[in-house]
Amino acid sequence: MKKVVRLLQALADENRLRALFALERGELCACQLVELLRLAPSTVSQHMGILRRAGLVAAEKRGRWMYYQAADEETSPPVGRAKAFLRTCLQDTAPILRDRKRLAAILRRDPHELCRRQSRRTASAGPTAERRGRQRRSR
Amino acid sequence: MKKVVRLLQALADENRLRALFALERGELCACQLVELLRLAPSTVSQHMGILRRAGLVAAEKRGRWMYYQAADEETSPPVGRAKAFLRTCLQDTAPILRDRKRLAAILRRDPHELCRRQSRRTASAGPTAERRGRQRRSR
DNA sequence: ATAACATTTCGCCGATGAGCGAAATGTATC
DNA sequence: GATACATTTCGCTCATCGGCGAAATGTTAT
Repeated sequence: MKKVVRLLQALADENRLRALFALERGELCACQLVELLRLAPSTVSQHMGILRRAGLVAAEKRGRWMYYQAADEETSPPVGRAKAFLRTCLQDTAPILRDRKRLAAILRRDPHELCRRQSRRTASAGPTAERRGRQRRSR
Repeated sequence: MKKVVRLLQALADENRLRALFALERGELCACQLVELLRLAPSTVSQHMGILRRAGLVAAEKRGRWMYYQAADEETSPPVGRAKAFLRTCLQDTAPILRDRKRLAAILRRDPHELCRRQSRRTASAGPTAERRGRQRRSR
C-alpha cells in the first residue's frame, strides 16, 4: 500500500512524467534532462531521486556522468502496469511530442557543451544584473 | 496531460484510495465514509470533492444525504485504466481487507445513528475536557 | 415559519513539495 | 596532490495539501 502510494505520488508531477517519457527512448545523462526540463540541476537531481526511490528509474554512474534509464518493467508488476497506463494515456499528447522533438535536438549536441552552459547559467548573470524570477509551478 | 496529472494527484493519497475501494462495493453516503475513514466530515467532503473533480467518483444528493458512487469506467478510458491498475495492485492487501470488514459492520448500522454520533463528537467533548490532538498524517 | 439535521464551504495551522543557489561530494585530468 | 568538473546534498522560500472546527447551505420535519 505505502509503496503504491509512493509510486502514485512520484507520478503526480508533470516534470517527472516528462522525464519518464524522455527515458522511454533510451538512457539520458543528467545534463540532458536538465536541458530538456529547463530546471536547475539540483532540482532535476531531486526529481530523479524521487523516481528512483519509487522504482521507476534506474541510475548508473559512469565516470563523472550520471546516466538514468527507465527501470526494468518486469521486476515490479506495479511499475510495469503504471508505465503501461501512462503510455496509453499520454503517448502522443502535445507536451510529450514537443519534448520528443526537443530531445532529438538535444541528443545531437555535445553533452560537454550542455554542462558548460548550465554552469555558466549561475556563475555569470552579471554583477549588477537583476536575477530573473524563479520558475513558478503552474498546477 | 493536465487531466492525467490531476487524476494521479487525486490517487496519491491513502485515504482517498481507501474511499475508492470502499465504493467498489456499492454506493455509500457521506456519514458512512466518515465512519470508515475516521476523519472529520469536512475532511471527507474535501477528499470526495477531489475524487469527483478527477472524474473518479460520482455524487448524487437524495434528500439531505449525499451518496457517492464509483464513476462509470466506460466514459473515461484513463479513469477505467487507473481503476484497473489500482485493483491489480491493491486488491486484497491488508488495509483494504481491513476496511472491507469494517465497512460490512458499518453497513449493518443505522445511518442516522452514525450521523448523530458524528455530530456529538464535536458538540460535547466536555467544557473543561482537553482536546485530543488532531490527527496527523503519516507519510 | 422554525427547528433539526446532513453536508459543504471557509479560515486557519502544521507538514510536505517544488524550486533555487551555495556548498559538498566524488571523479577525471593536469 | 591540485584542479576542473558533473552531480548531489543542504538550507532556504513560497505554494499547496491534509487536517480540523466553525459557520454557511440546503433539506426535511415539526
